[in-house]
Amino acid sequence: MPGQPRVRFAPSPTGFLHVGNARTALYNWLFACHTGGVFLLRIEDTDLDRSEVRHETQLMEDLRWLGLDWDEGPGVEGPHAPYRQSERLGIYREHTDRLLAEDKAYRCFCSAEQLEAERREAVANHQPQVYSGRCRSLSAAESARRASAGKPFAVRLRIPEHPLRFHDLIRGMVEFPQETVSDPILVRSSGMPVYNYVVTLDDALMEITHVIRGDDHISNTPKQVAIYEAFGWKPPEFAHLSTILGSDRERLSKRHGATSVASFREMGILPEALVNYLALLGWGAEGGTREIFSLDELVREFRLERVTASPAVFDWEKLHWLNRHYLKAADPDRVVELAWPHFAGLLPPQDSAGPEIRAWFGKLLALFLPAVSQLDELPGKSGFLFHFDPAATDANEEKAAILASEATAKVLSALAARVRSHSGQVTPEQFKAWMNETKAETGAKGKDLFHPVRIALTGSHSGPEFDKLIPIFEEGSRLQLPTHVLSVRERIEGFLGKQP
RNA sequence: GGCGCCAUGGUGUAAUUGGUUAACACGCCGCCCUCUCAAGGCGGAGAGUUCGGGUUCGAUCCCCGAUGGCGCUACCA
Repeated sequence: MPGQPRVRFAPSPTGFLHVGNARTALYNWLFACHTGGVFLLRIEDTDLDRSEVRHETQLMEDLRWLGLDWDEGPGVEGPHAPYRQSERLGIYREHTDRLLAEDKAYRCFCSAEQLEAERREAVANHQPQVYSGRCRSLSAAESARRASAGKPFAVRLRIPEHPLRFHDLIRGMVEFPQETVSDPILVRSSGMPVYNYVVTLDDALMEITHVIRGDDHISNTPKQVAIYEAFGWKPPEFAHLSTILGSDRERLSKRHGATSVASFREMGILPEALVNYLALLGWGAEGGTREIFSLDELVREFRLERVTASPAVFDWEKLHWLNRHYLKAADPDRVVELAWPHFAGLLPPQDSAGPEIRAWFGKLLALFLPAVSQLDELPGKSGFLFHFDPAATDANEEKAAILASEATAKVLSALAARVRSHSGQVTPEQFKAWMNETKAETGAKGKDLFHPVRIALTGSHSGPEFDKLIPIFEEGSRLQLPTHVLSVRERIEGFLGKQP
């Protein structure tokens, strides 16, 4: 199909997939889907020392988790394979030879020390740091002679004698004065081609029509445009995405906490929440009054032209808000599935758990889900079901005060008498009746009635309604769980028993 | 030092692309619900669009400059 847009996401497998890169991948993917184009994944592993296979695997897993599938790339292949730069070295070499033969590039024999000295001088003179061009005019014969004599050389591109400009879909025309960009090195003296060179080659060879990437590449773009020119190729459209910042307005990094997609998943952030959030971070739908978007809706609404040029501060609060939204909207069975691993040691392994346990856990989740922003907060919120130390309540001043009040002793003993005289499971209705009787008998009501009971049962004076809690205590106590859940009776007994 | 990018409430984005009481969401505050927490419902505060010039009858929007933030400035990616 002629004129079909082709975009790529080209990460280096040197670490975990960062949210910034995830957003870049998302925007590429959305653009491709919206325009009916092709989304391609390419692995930039020319840095052999830092690239690791496990990172590559992780990266692809993260992309799939987000729902971003690629049309061409590792595992899919396609007409432009291979999609790993380390497997394309021969291709790069051929192209370098061509450039050298056509005198679009030349050998540079300058030493690192020479270059460094020039750089220092330029800074001292308030001049742009550009290569002096010492080897630029070496004759072909001289160049060949030195090379065959075994002198190490790098290959440099001959930058054209005019300002370099490119079009950016987000920023418009960007132009760099000619004197500020110098002949870039294409191939190191080690023979290894440089990143900026291979990216360009690959983008051109893979017929990428729109390069959508981070704005840290803006300054590299003129050099890349020059490479296109040298080969006589038409440069693609560019779209440079702004940086994601931390709350201190510095580039978002590990310093700001979790930033990798994998860690978000581990914390219990839903992929749809992350995708939605990332989409909103630097893009706004027309009108700007909608916040909730499914992946399909994003595909429909997404326009590169509407992407913001200014950097955006990453906001956990909003991500959490979206996550809570999607957690509530999610299919309960799926939430059970996802939340289960967070209860290791409290629940049996998921695959060996019977339907009663699953059902019970489902009730637990229905109760506690509204109280959390991410799944990994669940065990903390519901911890009192599994571990309850009545003695610890005395340590808290506020709770101790409630417990010390006169009404408390009366309320608790009235309730305990009823609990003790009852056999079998306690229903919420039964419990409610007891509470009413206790109220009538002791005269305590409202907080004076509920707080002591709540503390005796849960260890805290705040928490979910008793109606919902009682069945979880009672049913839980009958299940075979790695950590026993105390029944209402066991709780009351245990609580009263702690006092001598 | 050089070059580039950016600039709307605390945060993310809107504003029929020069004419609005500058909108929406997160967060915050208050009220309702309630034994409490969370959720939910309702309401409120918070920017005159970084600053200074210009163009114009009229600038958030166009131009210039300043300031600030960020990025690049490698034989890193």
